[in-house]
Amino acid sequence: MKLSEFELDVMQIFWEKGTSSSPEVFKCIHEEKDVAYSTVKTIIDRLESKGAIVRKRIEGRAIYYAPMVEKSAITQELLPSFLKRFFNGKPSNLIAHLMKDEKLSQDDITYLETFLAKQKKKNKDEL
Amino acid sequence: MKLSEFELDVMQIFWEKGTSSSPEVFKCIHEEKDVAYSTVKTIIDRLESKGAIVRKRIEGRAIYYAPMVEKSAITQELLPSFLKRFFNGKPSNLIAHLMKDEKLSQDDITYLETFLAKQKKKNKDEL
DNA sequence: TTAGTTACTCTACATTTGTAGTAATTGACT
DNA sequence: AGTCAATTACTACAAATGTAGAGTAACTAA
Repeated sequence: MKLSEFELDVMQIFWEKGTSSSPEVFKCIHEEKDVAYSTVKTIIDRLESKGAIVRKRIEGRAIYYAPMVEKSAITQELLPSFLKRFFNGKPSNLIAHLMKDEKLSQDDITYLETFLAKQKKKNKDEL
Repeated sequence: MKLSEFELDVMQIFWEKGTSSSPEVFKCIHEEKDVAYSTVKTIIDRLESKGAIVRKRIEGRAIYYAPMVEKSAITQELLPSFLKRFFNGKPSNLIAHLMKDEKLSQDDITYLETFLAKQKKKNKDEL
C-alpha cells in the first residue's frame, strides 16, 4: 500500500491513538502544522478509499475510523528500499551510521550489546 | 532538497558512478526498469533545475553531469523523519529491529561489537 | 423550534511526479 | 556536402498530492 507523506503523518496518529474521529486527528495535526480541517479530512477520505482505515462507529455526527494496515507492514515495505538507497542495502551499514551519528544512551548500548550477543549465539547454533 | 522516488533512483547512479551522461544513466536505469530514454532525460533535467546535478563537460553531443548534492546530505535529511515515523525517533529501536529482522553475518556482528565498544568508551569519557 | 455549532460531503485547483512523443541539432562517416 | 544516428530540447498529459472553500446535514442548547 503506497501512502504519501501526509497520509503517513495521519496514519501515525491512528497508530498512536487508535480509533479516532476526523476532528480528533485534526486537532493533533493542527498542533504541528497549520492546515485546514478540510485538508485533513480529505486525507482521511483518501486513506479510507485506499483501505488504510475503516469506519468503525458513529458518535453524534462524528465518524470514528480505525487503522486497518499495521505500522509494521508499512515499515516492512519502506525499510528495504530505504536501506538499499542509502546504505547499499546493508543493515550493518545503517546500524553503524546510527551508532556513530545519533546519541545512544548507556542503556541503549547495554540493550544492544545484549542483542548482539544473542544474535552471535544464534548464528553459531545455526551452523 | 526534496527529491522524488525516481529522482532518487537517478541520483543513486550519479553517486555510484560519478559524472555521467544521460545515455549512460539511461542504460543503467533501463536494466532495472522498462522506461523510455526521454523519461530518464526528463528526470535528469529536473535534477539539474533543482541543482542536484550540474553540467560538467560536453563530449560529442553528450552532456556530462556531475552530482552536486552528496548522498550523505540526503540521507541526513531523510533518516530523521524515517526514524520518527517508524521507530518513535529512537535510533536504538531501529537498530534493534534491524538486528532482529535482517540477517547479520558473523563479520557484521564483530564489526558492530567493536563499534559499540568504541561508543561506550566515548560515552564514558564524556562524563 | 430555532439559532448556533460541528462535522460531513463535494468540488476544485495548483503543483509535483511519472511517463513519453516529436522536433531540432549536431557529430560522424562516406 | 549529404545522410544517418545519437542526443538534446521542448511539449504534453494523466495521476497523485497538498490544499481548502462552500454547501449541507445534524446535534445541542436555549
